[in-house]
This record gives sequence, C-alpha cells and structure tokens, in this order.
Amino acid sequence: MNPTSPSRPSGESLLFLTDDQLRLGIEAMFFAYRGFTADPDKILESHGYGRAHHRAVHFINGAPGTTVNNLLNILGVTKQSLNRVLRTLIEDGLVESHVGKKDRRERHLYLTDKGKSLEAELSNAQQHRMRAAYRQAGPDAVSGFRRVLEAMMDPELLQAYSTLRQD
Amino acid sequence: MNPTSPSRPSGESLLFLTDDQLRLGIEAMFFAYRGFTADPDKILESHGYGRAHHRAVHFINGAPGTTVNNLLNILGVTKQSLNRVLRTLIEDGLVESHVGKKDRRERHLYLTDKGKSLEAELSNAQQHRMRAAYRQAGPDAVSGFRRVLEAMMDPELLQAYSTLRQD
DNA sequence: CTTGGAATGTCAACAAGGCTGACATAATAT
DNA sequence: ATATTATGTCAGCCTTGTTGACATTCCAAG
Repeated sequence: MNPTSPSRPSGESLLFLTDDQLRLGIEAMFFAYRGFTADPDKILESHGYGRAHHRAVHFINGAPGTTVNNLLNILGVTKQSLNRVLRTLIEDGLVESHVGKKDRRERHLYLTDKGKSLEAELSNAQQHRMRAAYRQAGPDAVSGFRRVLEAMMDPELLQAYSTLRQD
Repeated sequence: MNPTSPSRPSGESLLFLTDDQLRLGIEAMFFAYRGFTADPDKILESHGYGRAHHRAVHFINGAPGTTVNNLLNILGVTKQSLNRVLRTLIEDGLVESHVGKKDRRERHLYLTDKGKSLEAELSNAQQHRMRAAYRQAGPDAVSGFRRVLEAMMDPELLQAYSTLRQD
C-alpha cells in the first residue's frame, strides 16, 4: 500500500518478498499467461474449437486411456461442461471413447490419428514459445520458474502435476 | 512424440530444452495459474463480481487516472466488454470516471475508497499465495521465474509490463 | 469555421464455456 | 435386493468475450 514500507524489511536478504516484487510477479503471471495461450488460441479458432478442447486433447494425449472421471479431476470442471467438449471431439473423430474392460461403467478416452494431429499442431506452437523462453532465460532460470510454479499450485493440483512427472 | 528421442540431445547442457521439460513447463503453467486465480475468485464471487472486474480494479489501482483506452490496451479486450465491467463498478461506487481536463474526450479512472478496499482484499489474498511460493522457492528461483515469464510474453505486453516496472 | 477523425458510450445479438439441477442408464459393490 | 458409482443428457442461467451499428463529444487540421 504505502510505497515507503516494504512488506518484510527484515535484516536478511528478503527484499524479494516486498510488496512491489509480489505485485510484479502477479502481473508477470497475468501477461505471461496471455502469451502462453495466444498461439494455441489462434490455431484452435481456425479449427472452430476453444481452450476447453485444447485442455481435453492435451491431457488425453498425455494419458491415453484415461477415464472421464480422471479428466474431470484434472481439469476441475463439471461433467456437463467436459461432456459438451468431449461430445464434439468424438463427433468430429478426434477422440474415441471405449467402454472399460474391467469396469464397464467407465469410458476410456483415446486420441485418433486426427486428434493426435491437432494435438501435435497445438503442442508445437506452445512448445515453440516455451522453448524460446527457456533458451532465453537459461537452465537456472527454468529450474526457478518451475519451483515457483509448483509452490503456487493448490495441493490437489500439485499432486496431479507430480503424478505426470513420474510417467 | 517418441519418448526415446529428446528434442535437442546436443552435447551441451541443453537437457532443459527436451520435449519432456517443455511439456512439464506447459502443465506447470496450467496448474499454477489455477492456483493463482483461486483465492481472488472466491472473494469476487462473494461480492458478485468476476475476474474481469478484478483485472479492471487491479490496473486502475496501479495507475490511478488511467484512461479507458490505456486500460483497453493492457487488458486486450473490446471496449464493449470492458465498458460492461466498468459500468457496474461505477454504479456500485467502486470506480469514479472523470472527464479529462486537457482532452475532455478522455475519461480518467480512479478507485473510490470502496474500490480500494476491494482491491486490497483481492491483493492480499493473491499476495499471500505469491509470498508463500516465493519464500518456499527462494530468491534465486524467483529471479528465474520472472525471467522465464518475461520471455514468454508477447512483445506489446512485455512493453506494458516493463512500463509498470519503472513507475 | 467546417469537417474529419479520435475517444467514448451504448444498444443489440451472439457464442464459448463455466455453472446448477434433475433425471436416466448401466454396472459394480454391499 | 439395494445402494452407489460412472457416465450421459436436457434445460436453463451467468460471465465474459465477440461484431456491428450508431450517437456524442471534442480536438485538430484544412
């Protein structure tokens, strides 16, 4: 609030915890996320899809055969919302839904070749920007980047994220 | 695609640029952004507002007297979209709009005390999470975090961001 | 002084993608 | 048998983005 009073003026090297530094971090997240989604958004638009489709395709690609419930937990939306997206992806032949063998209530989701193709297109665009940013910032910065992001996640989401790391 | 072929297996220490590392970065951004917005979202909901209101209040607070056009450029939405949000904020007495003195076509935007109060509430929640993440990750990580985020922004947005840094 | 264009506001209509609630079906678990 | 789980679907609502059209105000240039 008051620019003359840093939030934690303790004797140590905690200057990175001042209100100003926090505000800059907050605004960096805002602007960077815009850049992060900009390229895929353009591609999606040209295919008549939105970010919700991207998220579904992305996580089905990363965990082929995942169930609808798994996806719901990762994405954090309602089943109605997800279903609307999945329905169009299935109708358009990007995703296949197979009844489970062990538990026949479950539906296991897979990308078709067409789905993999879109995923690759989106992934390439996003990775291109991420690679440029990583290269520009260097390995040490990347490690810090990841550490701060992980510390910012909600615990359940951190767990979902950590699971992905172990694959 | 193929897990046995890292994207750039050059002899140097470029392992941080593998497809896997990029994928982890992408997913970290996704999950972290969810955490980043979770706390403000709860507060906003209890006040009957949404993220669009948060963004407007945040940037008006950071640049009191800014014009509608400035805000449009920073937020990257249409004037109709922004105007809908500003109208409710003005009606509810959180924001004041003053005709410009030099150029009377422009409207200069200011937070009222009520607006500052909401901004502080939102800011505190978001800074609390950011501070915890910063503290947990440490100063070096924070610097890397910021560097990668800046490298990920679109050039115009990076300029808007850099401007904020100089204030 | 007139006119062009910029800044702003407003109306209408629409779409994506969230949400809730209610209900149906099938299959597993108790 | 019955309860619960996993999924799908219909209907309706909200926020927040979009376009297009049009009005107002006012600076600035001819």
